[in-house]
Amino acid sequence: MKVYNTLTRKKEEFVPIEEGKVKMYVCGPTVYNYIHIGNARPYVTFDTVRRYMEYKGYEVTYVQNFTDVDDKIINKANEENTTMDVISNRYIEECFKDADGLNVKRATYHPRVTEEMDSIIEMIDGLIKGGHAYENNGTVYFDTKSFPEYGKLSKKNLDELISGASDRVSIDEAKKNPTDFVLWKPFKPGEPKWSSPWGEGRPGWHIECSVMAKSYLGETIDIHAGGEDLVFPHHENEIAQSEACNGKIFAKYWLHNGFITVDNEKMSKSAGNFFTVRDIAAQFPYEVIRFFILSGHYRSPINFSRELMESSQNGLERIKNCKKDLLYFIENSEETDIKENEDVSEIEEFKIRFEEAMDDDFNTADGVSVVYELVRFINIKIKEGMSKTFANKCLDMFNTLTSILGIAEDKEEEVDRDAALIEELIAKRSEAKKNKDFSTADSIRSQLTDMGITIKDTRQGVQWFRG
RNA sequence: GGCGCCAUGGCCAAGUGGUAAGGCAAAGGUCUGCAACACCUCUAUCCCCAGUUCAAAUCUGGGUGGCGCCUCCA
Repeated sequence: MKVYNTLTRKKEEFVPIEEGKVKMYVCGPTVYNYIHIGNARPYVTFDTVRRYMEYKGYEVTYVQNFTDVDDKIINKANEENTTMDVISNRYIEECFKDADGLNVKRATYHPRVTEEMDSIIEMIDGLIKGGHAYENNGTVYFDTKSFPEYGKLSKKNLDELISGASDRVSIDEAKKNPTDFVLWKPFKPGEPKWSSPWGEGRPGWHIECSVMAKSYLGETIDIHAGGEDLVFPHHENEIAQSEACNGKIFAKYWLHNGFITVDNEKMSKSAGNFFTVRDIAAQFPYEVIRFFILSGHYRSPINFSRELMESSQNGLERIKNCKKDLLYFIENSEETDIKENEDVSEIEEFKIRFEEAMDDDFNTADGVSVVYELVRFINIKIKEGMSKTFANKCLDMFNTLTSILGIAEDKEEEVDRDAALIEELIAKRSEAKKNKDFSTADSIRSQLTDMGITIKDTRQGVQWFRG
């Protein structure tokens, strides 16, 4: 399995630190609003990475934090005249709803910054003692000059950064270098605060991820992932903090997803072109959003538009129809052995090609096209007729591939409360058809349509479903 | 200014040295009483120029166009 490592800018063979195990950390959202479609991309992307790793037999420990201390949360709390806790708890809950809708599995751990204060303070203290951080008037800064490798992830030169920064950022006299960043800052009146050796305050943004990765996964982890805009400064700073503190490589592989754009421009709040997952889910099923995200390579930008969502919806419909038809075929066919002309290796071929795609830096676009080819294969076999045994093998393969992608999965379906009535109407319609009484047949069908039921005449019988 | 990415048919998107996967859309057809589903057929020489090579979308150089990071951001 090859993965593209931002640190080396190359695809590398994936070799876990500990055989059979993968420790991965994915930066999570700041919870001050519903997550937007841009947040959804790393959610879906790295959930799929995780699923594939698990499929390959790895035991994956997956950590994704919630940033629940931040100016934006505080502002929102002030606006609503409530507390930060109320805001963050609300949006964490809403975030889980969206994640569930997107069929994103829960992480092994979902740590929150507010629950990690002791560890955060401990790490900052360690950095100061190690000569990598300094305190000035209640603010603690990381000394970027103390970490010679600073810039290795984003390929930036520290001296150039320092001279460049003087042009655009007002020089903060309290810092030794313009590139130094905050580890701890003193509270302002009305803000939440925690006590520390440097006075009451709260942590800077970057330290939290270093701390949580260490607490839940250890000093060196296999994979650290997030959106590409986090490369600098956030991930660069994490490396500096963790490696300066622990004296060990922080993460072996750095994976970064590309952006979702709107009108080919980066989605951003200031540009007013952003959509929440919730907004889109009101118009398209959640699983279409997931499928849309998987339709391109995770490192490439993808452009969000209604047209593309519709295209994804239609494509996904085809995949789901195949499954419905196959299940119906299996239900309504006699138990039979494999026929002579049925070659199981033809089915296995799809798995081989799917794995080739996914082994190449998680090429889900190719993976999806393998699924489409499997769909056509199955549709043809249904039409030609196949043994139940062979059909079941097709279904197994279909389920194997789609469950890695997290699409077209079974949901707990309740028995339709109108099932008896529907079956009865369908029987009447079939009777009418047999008698060539098509006007009665059609009126029954339109009656069913009005009930929200779609029917399909197949060789095995009449299929029906809601929607 | 520094660093980096991208340019493939109407749209989306794989392919990164040997004569262009897949999907959506459109069109025609088969199946069906009709419909839906499905199946079949059909559309490209890969931004431009030069070079390397027996051979390039795929490598090199130049150009044009688009985008991102360098400031909170997935």
